[in-house]
Amino acid sequence: MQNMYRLFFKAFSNTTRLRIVGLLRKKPFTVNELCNKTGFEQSRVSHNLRCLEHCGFVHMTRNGSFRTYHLDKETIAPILDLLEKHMKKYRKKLERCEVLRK
Amino acid sequence: MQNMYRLFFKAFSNTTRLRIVGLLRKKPFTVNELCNKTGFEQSRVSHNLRCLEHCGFVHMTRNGSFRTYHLDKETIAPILDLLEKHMKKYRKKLERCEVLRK
DNA sequence: TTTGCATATGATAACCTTATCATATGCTTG
DNA sequence: CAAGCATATGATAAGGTTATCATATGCAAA
Repeated sequence: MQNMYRLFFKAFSNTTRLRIVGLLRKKPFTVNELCNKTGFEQSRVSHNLRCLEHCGFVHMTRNGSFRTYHLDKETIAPILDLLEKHMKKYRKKLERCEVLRK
Repeated sequence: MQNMYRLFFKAFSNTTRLRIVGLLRKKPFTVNELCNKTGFEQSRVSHNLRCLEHCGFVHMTRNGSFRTYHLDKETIAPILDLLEKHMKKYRKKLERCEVLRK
């Protein structure tokens, strides 16, 4: 159980994945679109999409050689919405923490 | 904003901190008690408590040379409760993800 | 069936995180 | 104030994570 939490948080404690999830909260995108929007390399985006998909946080649909990724809306979206509310309270502290700031 | 999320998740994506938080959800403990319960070294516990305190997730009260740590109940507890509900859905997938499993 | 685009994947070097060790601080009691 | 316990802290080696590079796969159109 403990470990599950850890994996869950780990999935989101990464710049690349958070950025992707952030975009997918608005609407679905193809891999290329995600690359353009983020400025990240294609393989970097693909590798991390793979992780997100494995975890069930995003889903993929094919359209020819294009692959469109979209967020699993019922579950992840509400969690992120909830966190957003709480987040402001911690902002300054989080940013000041020497352990995490690295 | 993105970075704040990252720091938040990062704080919890660590075995030691999760374990401590897990215990503090039940009731407050001193450093020594946390060491005994977890089997972790004292300095390991202290270092991580420091991080949790900086982030505002736990608070500390002194009692002589003892220091009792307790969870910030209004905020972290409800988030963890919410996550617990969603978590079961992801369990198997999370554990299967090659990227996170490492 | 060749070329080109869209995406995936394996290996690994560079980077980041963590636990540990050694030591410091700070009560508290004899 | 000396000794002992409770806890904190700095430095760093060991371990873990990530981005990147090179390359593969797979579709699509000429």
